[in-house]
Amino acid sequence: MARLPARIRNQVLAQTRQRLLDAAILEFARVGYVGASINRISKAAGFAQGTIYNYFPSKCALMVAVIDHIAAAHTETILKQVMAETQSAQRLECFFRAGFVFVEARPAQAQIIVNVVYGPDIELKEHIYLAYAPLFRLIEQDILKAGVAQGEFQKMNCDLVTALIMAMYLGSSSQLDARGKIQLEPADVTRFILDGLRRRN
Amino acid sequence: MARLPARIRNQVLAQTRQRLLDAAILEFARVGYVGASINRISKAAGFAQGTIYNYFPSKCALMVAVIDHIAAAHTETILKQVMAETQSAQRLECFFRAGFVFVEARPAQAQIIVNVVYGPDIELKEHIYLAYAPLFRLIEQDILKAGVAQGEFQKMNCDLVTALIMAMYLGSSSQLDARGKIQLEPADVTRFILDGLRRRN
Amino acid sequence: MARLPARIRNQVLAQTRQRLLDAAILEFARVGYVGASINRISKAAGFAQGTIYNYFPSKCALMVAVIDHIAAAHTETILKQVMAETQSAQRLECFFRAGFVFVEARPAQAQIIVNVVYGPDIELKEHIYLAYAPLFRLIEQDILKAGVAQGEFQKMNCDLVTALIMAMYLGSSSQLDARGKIQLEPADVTRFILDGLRRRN
Amino acid sequence: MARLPARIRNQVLAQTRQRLLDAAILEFARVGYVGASINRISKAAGFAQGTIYNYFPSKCALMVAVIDHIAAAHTETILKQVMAETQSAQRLECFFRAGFVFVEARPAQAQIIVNVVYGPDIELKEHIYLAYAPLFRLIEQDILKAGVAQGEFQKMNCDLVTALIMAMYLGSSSQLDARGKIQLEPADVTRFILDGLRRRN
DNA sequence: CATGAATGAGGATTCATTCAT
DNA sequence: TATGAATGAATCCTCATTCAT
Repeated sequence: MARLPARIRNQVLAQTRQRLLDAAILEFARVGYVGASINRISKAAGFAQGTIYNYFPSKCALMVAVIDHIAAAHTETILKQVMAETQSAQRLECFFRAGFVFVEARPAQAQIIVNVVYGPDIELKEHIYLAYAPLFRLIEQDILKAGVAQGEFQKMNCDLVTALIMAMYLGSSSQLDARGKIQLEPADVTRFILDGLRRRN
Repeated sequence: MARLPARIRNQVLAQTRQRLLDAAILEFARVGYVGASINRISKAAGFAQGTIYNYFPSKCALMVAVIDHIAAAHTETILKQVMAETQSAQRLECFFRAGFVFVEARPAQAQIIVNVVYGPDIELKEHIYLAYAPLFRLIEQDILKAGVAQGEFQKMNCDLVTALIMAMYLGSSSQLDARGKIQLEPADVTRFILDGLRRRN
Repeated sequence: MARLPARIRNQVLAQTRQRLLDAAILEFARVGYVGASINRISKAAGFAQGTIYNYFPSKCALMVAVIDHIAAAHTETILKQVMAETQSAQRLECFFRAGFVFVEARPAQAQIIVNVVYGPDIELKEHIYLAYAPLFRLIEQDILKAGVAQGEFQKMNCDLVTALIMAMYLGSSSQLDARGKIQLEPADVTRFILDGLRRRN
Repeated sequence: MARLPARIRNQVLAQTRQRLLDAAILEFARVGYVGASINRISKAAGFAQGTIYNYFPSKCALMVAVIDHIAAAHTETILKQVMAETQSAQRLECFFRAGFVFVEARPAQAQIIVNVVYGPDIELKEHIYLAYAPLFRLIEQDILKAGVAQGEFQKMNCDLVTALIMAMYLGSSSQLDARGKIQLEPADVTRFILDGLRRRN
């Protein structure tokens, strides 16, 4: 590989890295961070066990890279779609719609995020909050606060409601049925959040 | 110990078992199921490493016992308090109040439950759903369906709303601040669930 | 038990010892000396795990007692029957007949003897040779040498032939068919030993 | 080592495997299968404890490899020498001669075979019968049945006589004197088998 | 004498990581 | 850069043995 032109060489490297990441995602999703085996990942990606250490200096670094990889795609796709809407209620529904699509398309990635967010490893958890900060900001600023400002929503404690909405999103995401589908409709969740349960005369 | 009167003997045994369970709870909460070390637990409880196997036949059995232990106290305290209320809205608030008190008083136990519910181990997850079935039934039947029946709540898809409420409860429970307090007020959460975000004229 | 009359007390003790020996025989036969579990034996005998140490000071001592117990019955029954015959050829056949009956009636005991004789533990092996010395003497003196003296047998190196005969006995004993029967007839073995394979004019 | 030419690499691997097998043979012979320690074997071979798992996936697989290794050399050397003879009586003596040479040259290997054949582990025993099938066939077909066909031997129940001959071989093999020599001469054993004990006029 | 809880050494096995090639 | 053999710490679990009652 030493003699390849730099462009091609970089492509190959990126490809290898990506194959390792993909294998890591499956392994982490299947057995969790502690239960995952670095060697198994490297072999599942089609490489020898040592190879992975040419790309990630440690198991922890690999996990961080996996999280960043997932978070980048996850936040980007949701952000882009949500911001295409103008009304807050529609943004909220769009958030769930785009989010559920992501989860159903990439269940292993969603599983990893949920595992870490609700798992025991504090450092990973903190890292995930950093990586997902744009998503939290999206909900808090661009949906909730914007909604309040425009008079669509009541006043509220926005960061706490953000936490509740994320909890509902992650909770729904960890409940796939046999076909791998989330058992809630974005519209239902949205209506629940907007209108609540109380009966009005 | 063999010849102690049965009552005293049973007390000692129960005490030892409890010490082991307590140590196990701390360990599982700290590093998760896979990361936990049986020997560390036994030693933390003040015993030799082998002792724990006199009480639990395997790591998995210990975890199941821990879950059952937590679930029993958890469901019982919530059920008792919630059922003391008569109106559904008050039951709902009571659910969060009692639940948050439990979590703040026993953060390690809550951590374990959240870890398992959102973790990768399917068998443990299924076990936890069994152990917590009374709590799910409480929400679905005694709060939501009762509220619909009495005209307090709108019609809804009760089991999905149950899932959302549990997600909010578990999500809030995994977010303790520096003092170990949950960052949401039961009343706020309840109002959010009852009234939703939408502004009304 | 302290207040029982000495005779009855001794009976109870002997009975307990015997139950422990019986359970030990099954366990040793099933999984060998190293694989056997003292606690399992004690429990299988219907006692608590510590009890066995009131009768045998160690696992090794228990094994030695088991060997002695087997050897005593084994040698005695064979000796008595063989010495009832007068001719050497008949004594030889009687040896195999009585021996096979013993093996088929007590397969676990035979299994243990064979395991030890052909096993890796030298001290146990030496002990078994001591315990079985009467049987070796029976073959060498009362069958082979007696046969030579009476002109029934040719001259031979008696202790080596003894070893071959014991090898055939133990080999046959370790080959039980599905019904627990030895697959050779004493008469066949005896004829083989007496006449050999060579065809005569 | 990864980039060594394949031939050299394979040599090194085979050498390491062989060192591990050799150490395993000594350990299994010394303390038996159950008593053997995988870590001790790996260290005795000059490696760290984990290394052996790069070559054998489990203790049982190691034992099977040891058995196969021994059986291959054992059967091959005996077969080759025995089949060089044409008369059955000479083949029989050759069987014992070659067999005893093998045993005296490789006492640990012989010890293992004898241990397993007469030991409590049924699965290993069955495996050994498979691995030694050629030797059984040699005795039954190429020595006994051939001898009957050529008129050298009387008619007989060949598979039972095979069992007796193997019993004598294994029995003799487990009786080494202080110098590591078998205490029987092949010629003596052969004469015993051919002519029997009975005195002829 | 019987009990059975406690002990802690030891065993099979896994795995993150290193490094020579 | 890729390889994969080697490492050795760590894990779950078993078990002979002790001893207070």
